[in-house]
Amino acid sequence: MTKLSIETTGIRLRRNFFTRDVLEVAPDLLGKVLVRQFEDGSISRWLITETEAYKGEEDKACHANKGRTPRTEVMYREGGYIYVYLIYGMYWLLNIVTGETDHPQAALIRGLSKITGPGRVGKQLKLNKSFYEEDLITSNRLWLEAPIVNLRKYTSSVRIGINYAPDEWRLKRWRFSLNMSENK
DNA sequence: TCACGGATTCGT
DNA sequence: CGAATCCGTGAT
Repeated sequence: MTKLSIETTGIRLRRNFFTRDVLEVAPDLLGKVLVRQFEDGSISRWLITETEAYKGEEDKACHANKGRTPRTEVMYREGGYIYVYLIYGMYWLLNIVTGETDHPQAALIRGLSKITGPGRVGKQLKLNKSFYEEDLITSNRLWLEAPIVNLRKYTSSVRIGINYAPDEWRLKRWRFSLNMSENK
């Protein structure tokens, strides 16, 4: 018997959840249950509390704005795959690829219940390069489940850490934060 | 082959 | 406010 601190239905999210546009999926990821099975077999669950949308080659803040490269290749796949990359030489940031094939886009997981900050998320989940292109639909070490109660109230704000992007993209309110108090 | 800098965090 | 720490990317 596993004692769960997060209430999950145990039902894994399927492909069609992820193949929608990132501007639909990113806020819809809020309140979903992220599950990690570690090497020793132990399983941890968290609620997703904060996400950001990165959409297309036109989005100057999205890594895919450089086109297809070894790093961005996975973003061109259909939704449901993992895009991880090392930032500042020390943090593996977790992204979930969304949309249809050849529409490069992804949702950055910026926060989970009890874990604030994308760098800390990768650290707690013990992510590394081997998670690049992991399939959330079939993976036995990382996947998403539908919660029993779907929390829906959230706030939109500008994305963090992309001051290099021109205003047109820098000012888009594509950061989505679960509003815990209004969801009680 | 080289230099640059980043979707961050932590300590001073 | 600056260091940590590494590799993808674009230029040479």
